[in-house]
Amino acid sequence: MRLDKLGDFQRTHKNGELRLTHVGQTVRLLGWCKKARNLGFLIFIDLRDRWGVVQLVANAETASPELLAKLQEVRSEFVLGVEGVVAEREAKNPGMVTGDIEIRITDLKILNGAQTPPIPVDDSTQEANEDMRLKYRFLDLRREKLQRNLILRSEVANVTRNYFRKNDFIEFETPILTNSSPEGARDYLVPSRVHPGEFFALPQSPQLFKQLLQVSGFERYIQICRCFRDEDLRADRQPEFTQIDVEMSFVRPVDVQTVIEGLMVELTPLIDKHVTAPFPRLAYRDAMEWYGSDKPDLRCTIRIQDVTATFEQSEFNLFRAAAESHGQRRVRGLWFPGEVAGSYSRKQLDELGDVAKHYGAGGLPYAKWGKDGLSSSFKKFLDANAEAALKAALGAEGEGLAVFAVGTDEQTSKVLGELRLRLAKALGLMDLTKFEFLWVVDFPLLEWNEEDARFIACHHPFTSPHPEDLELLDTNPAACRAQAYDLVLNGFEVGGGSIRIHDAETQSSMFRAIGIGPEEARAKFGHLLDALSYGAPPHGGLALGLDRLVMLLAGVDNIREVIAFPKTAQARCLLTNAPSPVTSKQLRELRIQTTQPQQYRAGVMFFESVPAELQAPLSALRTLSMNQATSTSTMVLDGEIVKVETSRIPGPESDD
RNA sequence: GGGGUUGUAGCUCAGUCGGUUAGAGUGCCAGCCUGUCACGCUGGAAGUCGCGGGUUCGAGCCCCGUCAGCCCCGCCA
Repeated sequence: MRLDKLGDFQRTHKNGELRLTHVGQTVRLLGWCKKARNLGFLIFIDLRDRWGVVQLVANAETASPELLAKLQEVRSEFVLGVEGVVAEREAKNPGMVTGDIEIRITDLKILNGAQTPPIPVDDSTQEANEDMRLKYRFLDLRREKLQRNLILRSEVANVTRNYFRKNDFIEFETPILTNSSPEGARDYLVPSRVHPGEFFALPQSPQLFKQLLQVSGFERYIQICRCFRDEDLRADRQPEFTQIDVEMSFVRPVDVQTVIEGLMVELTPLIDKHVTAPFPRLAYRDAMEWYGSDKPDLRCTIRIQDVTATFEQSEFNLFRAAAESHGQRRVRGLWFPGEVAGSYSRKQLDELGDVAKHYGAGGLPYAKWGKDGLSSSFKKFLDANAEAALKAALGAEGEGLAVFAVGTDEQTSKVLGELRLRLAKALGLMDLTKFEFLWVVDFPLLEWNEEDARFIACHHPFTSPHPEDLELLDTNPAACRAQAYDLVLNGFEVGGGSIRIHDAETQSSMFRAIGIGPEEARAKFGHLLDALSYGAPPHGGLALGLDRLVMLLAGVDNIREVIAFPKTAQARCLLTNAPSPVTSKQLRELRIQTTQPQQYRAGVMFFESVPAELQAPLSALRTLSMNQATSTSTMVLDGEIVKVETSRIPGPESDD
């Protein structure tokens, strides 16, 4: 196939913008063949570009033989340049933005051909499996759905930059090659060639730098920055992700929150939603008590109820034991009203029980009020009085289903927090079109870590204690609240931040509380402690997860749908095959040895006569030292004397 | 680190109790077709049943191992 040159050919219009008003105009268009429909004497081509799709048409009776020959060659995803005249269609397509018109082709350039795509590029057919989509991401990204998501992402970034600029923020870039931090997630490390044995770490966030910029007096900082965490992935987590990172001087939590609320008010119109500020505030303790989660989905209004007291006199040992535990363990429950809930089948309840077990419960006690009255896994312990008391404690009326969990607050919150959402979704008790923002505030400052037998920072070690709880830091660390706040949207944590510690003394006592000694603190955070001692202003900030935010705005349930080139759940890029082995030369320069087992290839040569030296079978491998590519030895194999030649199998691109 | 699930034609999937030549839709190729837009009609090509081992007279199906995708728990200041 002969390709045409682009030459000076340029488009006069975008494909998606042509309308009846353009009829009669000669236009030049560029794009990809979305679909060619050859009806014999009539040929239609749907031409796609970034802005839309328009139909091209040619008639065999009027078109030149050269043009017809070219049109016969066009296949899906060919790159075309077209000259033609805009005409009103005989048969209009109301399902298409440009459906009133078509382009009568006068000239066609085939700028490039295309192999048959291995995955459908069309949104109308079922999409391919995700490994295929990731391997051929450049084709997958041609689909309207993904183009829409990524264009939305671009819009969100733009609105964000404009918003912060309008509010007098300064945009910074902070280092990608920085120091490993002892707290928090696992770091991605980068070896230093110049300093053998030493490593940079990729930033988990620009936390320290944005604080230092406050010490420098910039007062209002913004960065849309890439962050890296080497932890296992989820549908809403990638090893590298983007934060909208914000820091401000001389602020209270409400000041930071107000700025962020203003941004959300400007972002939601991008998807024709509107939210009003201020957003509700919910204390961490209440969030856990009512919703069993520190990121409650308020699209469901059902709350967890404490029904422990109802079982104080009960014959039901499991529940009564909790009632007698002086608050160590409690019985908590959820009430789902309605006929559908009240007629939940045994099978459905069994499935729910499996879910409860998955989240650490022993089983799922339930009470169901349906057409035939009460049915419950502990019915024999429920006389009429106990039943009435239970209904009152749950706030239950009419038909419906109640499920229970017993145990520590941590255990019951986990189970009921999950069941609340599952059942509400299954029973249609949630308005999924809503956007429910809220702030979860007053997080604990520290939490006890069993593994290390010490307290660790819930948020990060630079978070300021709540002013009312300052003295608790030394006396009762677990009870000390933090000036930390999370922005939650529809059950997702889309951002989190805090007021920071701004004096060296408080920062030192914080390090002390989490078991970082003075030497380690000096070694790891000396620059921060120094900075705090040179007139650091009170400051605080927040970071928003851009990927998650765009995911929710785009209405998709996976972060990969809003990232151009995402990684798999095993943190691998199927497009580039990263990560991959490097040459031994590269490793030598970095003074790095791997403990990965080396692979060897062994060849065997049979002798006709007995050689002088006989060695143990493994000597060939043993003598294969660092700098040798091959080694030979002799051995006895099935009574015969053989020569074994062993060679190390090099990694790809090895220069050894 | 653990659990669940998936892997069969380019793609999406079906494949019964272990039994003849592994099917469908779509895509692709060819021919026909003057108003299609998921074009239509006719015909055709197309398979390492993820990979390796085992059981069996016989394995897409059963067993063991392994690789990869997805989801979840742990983890993610």
